[in-house]
Amino acid sequence: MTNKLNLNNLTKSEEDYLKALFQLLVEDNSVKVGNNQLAEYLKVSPASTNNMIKKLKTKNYVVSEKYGKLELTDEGSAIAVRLIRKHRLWETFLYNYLNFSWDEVHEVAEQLEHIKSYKLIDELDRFMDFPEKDPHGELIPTSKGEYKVVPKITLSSLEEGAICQLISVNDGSVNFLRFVSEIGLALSSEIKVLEVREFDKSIRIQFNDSIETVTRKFADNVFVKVL
Amino acid sequence: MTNKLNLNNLTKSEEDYLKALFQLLVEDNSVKVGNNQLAEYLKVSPASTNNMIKKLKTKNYVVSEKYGKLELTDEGSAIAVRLIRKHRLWETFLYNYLNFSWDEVHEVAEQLEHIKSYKLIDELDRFMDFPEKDPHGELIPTSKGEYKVVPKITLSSLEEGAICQLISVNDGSVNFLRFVSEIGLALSSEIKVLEVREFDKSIRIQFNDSIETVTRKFADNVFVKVL
DNA sequence: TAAAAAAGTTAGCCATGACTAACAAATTAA
DNA sequence: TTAATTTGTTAGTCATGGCTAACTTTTTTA
Repeated sequence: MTNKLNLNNLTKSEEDYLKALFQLLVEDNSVKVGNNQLAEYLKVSPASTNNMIKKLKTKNYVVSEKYGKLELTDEGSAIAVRLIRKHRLWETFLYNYLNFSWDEVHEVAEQLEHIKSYKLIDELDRFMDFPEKDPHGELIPTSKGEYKVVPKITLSSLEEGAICQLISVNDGSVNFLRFVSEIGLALSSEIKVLEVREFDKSIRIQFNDSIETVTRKFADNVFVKVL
Repeated sequence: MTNKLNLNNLTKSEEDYLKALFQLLVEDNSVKVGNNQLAEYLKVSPASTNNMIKKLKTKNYVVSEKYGKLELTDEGSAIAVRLIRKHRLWETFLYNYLNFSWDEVHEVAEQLEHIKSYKLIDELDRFMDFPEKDPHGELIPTSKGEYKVVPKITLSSLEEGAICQLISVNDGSVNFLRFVSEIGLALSSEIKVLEVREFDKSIRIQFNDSIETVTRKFADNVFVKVL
C-alpha cells in the first residue's frame, strides 16, 4: 500500500477548523473547548461548526462525545501544526523580504497557509535560513513538526510593580497591532507595570521613557516574560 | 464614491475561467472560442462552462450571444492579465529562489496565482528586480497591465532546413517539460529542422550536437524564433 | 438540401459549507 | 431541586460549482 503520508486532501474550511481548534486547545491551553466556543472563534454559526466537527470526526482528526468537549487526534494536531508553521514562515517572508509591516502580514499569510506543497514551504524555510520566530515573536514549528508551545503570560496577568519584556503579540487584529506600533512598543521592549486600576482593569505601563494607559483587552493580547 | 478599483471579489473558479478564456482567445489567437472548447480546456463539462459564462456575463467580464462565440470585456481581460502576471512571477520566484525545477513550478503557481494582495505581487516583483521573463521564456505582464502578446511560432510549423532558437515552451504538462530537459533542450537552444516526416508529422531535429526525433504533439508545444 | 454531426443549452441532481429556527441536554442560579 | 440560562444538536434552506441526460440550434457533409 502506498502510504502517501498525508497528501493533505483537506479543504480550506477543514484546515481552518483544525487550526482554530488547535489554537484554542493548545495555544490557549483550555481545559474545555466546546462547539459554540469554536464557532465564535471562527465567526460562524454553531450549526456550521457542529456540522464540520462531525465531518472531521469521521476523518479521524477530531474526537468528542455528544455534548462533550472537543479534542484533536495526533493526526489532527499534526495538520494544525503544519498550518501554523506555514502561516508563520510566510509572515516572516513577507516581513523580512517584501516590506510588509507588522499589521499587514497576517491577512495575506491566512491565504498563503493553505497552499499545498511540502517543497514550497521547506524551501522557503531554507531560503530564509530556518528562522526561529515570526515577526510577532512566535516560535515557528520545524519541518518535522517539532513545536514547543510556550505557556503565555499576558501583560494583564501581572501585578503592580512587575517588570517584564514583550516577547510576542496576538496577530489577529490589524487595529491592535497598529496601536502597539503607534505607542512605540516593539518586541523585546521592557515594560514596567505602574498601576492596575481596580474598577476597569486598565493598566498604566512604562516603557522606553514613555507612560501609557492601556485597557484590559489590550493587555490580554500582549505576551511577556517576567524579568 | 470610493472607487476601490477592483477589490477583485472573484472566486477561484471565476478566475480560472477568465484566465482560460484569455489564453484561448489571445495567446492562441483563436478566431472563435466556443463553449465546448473552453470546457475541454478546463476539463469540466460543457454544462458547467455554460453556467459560469452566464455568471461572468452578468458581471460584465464576458460578452457573447446565444450560440455565439465567447469574448472578454476589457475588464475581463485585465483580470486575466493580472492572473498571468501573478502566475509567471511566482514561477520565477520558485525557480530562481526556491530550487524548483522547470517542471515543478506550474502546479504550485496555479495555486499561488489566486492569492489576493496587490502589495504581495508588486513587492515580489520588486524583490526579484522586475524580471521580464518566467522560467519557460514567457513575458511577464507589468503591474500596469502592460502585456505584449508575442505571436507564437511553433516548432511544428517550420519547414525542413529551418534554423531557429527555442524561446519558450508550454508549461501545462509536467511530463512534457521533463522530456524537454531530458533530451537536453533549454531556452535559447539553437535547433535545426532536419526532416519533417509526412506520414505522422514527426520531426527530426538537431541541437547541441545531438539529433532527436520528436512527435508533432511535442513540436506544437515548443515555441521558437526563426533565425 | 436534407440528414448527420457537432456545438450549445436547459433541467435537474449532488456535495460543500454557510445559514436560521426549533429543540434537547447540561449547567448554573435561585 | 427546580427553573433559567447556556450550550449543543437537528432539520431544513441557500449559493456555489460541479455533474448527467435530454434537448435545441448550428454547422458540416453526403
